[in-house]
Amino acid sequence: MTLMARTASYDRDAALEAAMTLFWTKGFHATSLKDLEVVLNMKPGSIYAAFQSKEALFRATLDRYAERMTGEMEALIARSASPLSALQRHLRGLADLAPCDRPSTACMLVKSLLEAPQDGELRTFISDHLDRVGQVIGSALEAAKSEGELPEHTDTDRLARRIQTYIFGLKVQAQRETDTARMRDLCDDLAAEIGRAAQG
Amino acid sequence: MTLMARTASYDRDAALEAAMTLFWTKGFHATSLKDLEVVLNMKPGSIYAAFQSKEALFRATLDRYAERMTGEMEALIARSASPLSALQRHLRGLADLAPCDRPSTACMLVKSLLEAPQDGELRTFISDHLDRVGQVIGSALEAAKSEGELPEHTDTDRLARRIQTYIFGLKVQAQRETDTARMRDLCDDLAAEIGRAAQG
DNA sequence: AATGAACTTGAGCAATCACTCAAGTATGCT
DNA sequence: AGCATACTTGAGTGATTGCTCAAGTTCATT
Repeated sequence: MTLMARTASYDRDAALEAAMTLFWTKGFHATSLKDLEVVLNMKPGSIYAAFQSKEALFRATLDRYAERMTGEMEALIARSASPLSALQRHLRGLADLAPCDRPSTACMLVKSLLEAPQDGELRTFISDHLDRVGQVIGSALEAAKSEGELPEHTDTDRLARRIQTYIFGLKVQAQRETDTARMRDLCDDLAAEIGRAAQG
Repeated sequence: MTLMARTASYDRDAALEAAMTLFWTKGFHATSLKDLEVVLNMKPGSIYAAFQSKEALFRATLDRYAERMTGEMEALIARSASPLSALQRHLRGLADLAPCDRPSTACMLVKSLLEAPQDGELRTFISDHLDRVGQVIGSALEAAKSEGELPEHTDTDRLARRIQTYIFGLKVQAQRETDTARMRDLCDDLAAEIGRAAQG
């Protein structure tokens, strides 16, 4: 029987959210512990007691980000009558990535992937998360196939990889494209590609 | 009349190349001056005499990278009979990005764009370089149009943006995709998209 | 040779980095 | 109330950061 003593004063969920926002905007290397102390409103000792290290905290925020991303995507698919049109809507939605409500229009996972050392363990950690996102897309395509939206011979894994590649590219473009009309056209073009895959 | 004295002992071109390789692989923040001292074989004083600061050196390597990238692309287009198929070949070539001869399969400009502060001047510096690459693609498409490879009504700027988005996405995928066959399929798929644009 | 401009050197600057730990404080349990 | 336990605190760790500069070295010119 453990003896509970002083209760933690910080809100773990809020802290992770704040850390995620910071890492997402500034990147891992450019984020200092001083920065984290401010947004977490915690002293270094507490930070290291709660999360084991800067990198461990970073990974926790990546977990959070990935879970949210897949969650939103799954919700969008579940909400929609057609899995295929849900994916198209997701692509078109990338045109509306407001720079205000989100910390960055870039994908935190992609950003982190490119920043992480090429051969490090962190790299595979991030890549695994991206795989999981890809699997969400893949299972949506499987559902689309069984609903007759896609031809029976469709290679859903391959198509999923293509769609994820579109998302990667679009989110990079969103980082620099200021013209919203052009961004919308671009998203529409790539969304249309998915529709074309439905034909054959 | 200036009086030349001691001649510089370092090879500026080789130094820039080495710095580019380092920045490209590790990224700006993860590259320390100690790292640069080693690969440039220069002491801090010389580095700061030759290049004004770490960031100035970084920018110089970005110039070098961008010039090389556009140069290679223009050469590929010039070498080819058809501008459109040159672009397709470029996309398919992304499947063969060997991790050995190049420092990174990722695009240094994209990597740097995502690492740079959102509102900083460096960001626009990098984005301008990416614009220039986009213009190379755009003028290739213009050439394709005047040669009858593309319909007269084709919006070449828009198509150029789409192709560049493909390149962005593919180079991110190349960072994590180990299966060469799947990577090849992916590149083929996106190259085929360009061909489809030629129809209508 | 002697001169002086151009370049190299490397010790060392203040600042910051990620991180630690002993001391202090608050809380649940008896 | 009093103890034990967990959590918070923040000054301080050594290492490293980007960068400077006075002293030394090399070379074209005289």
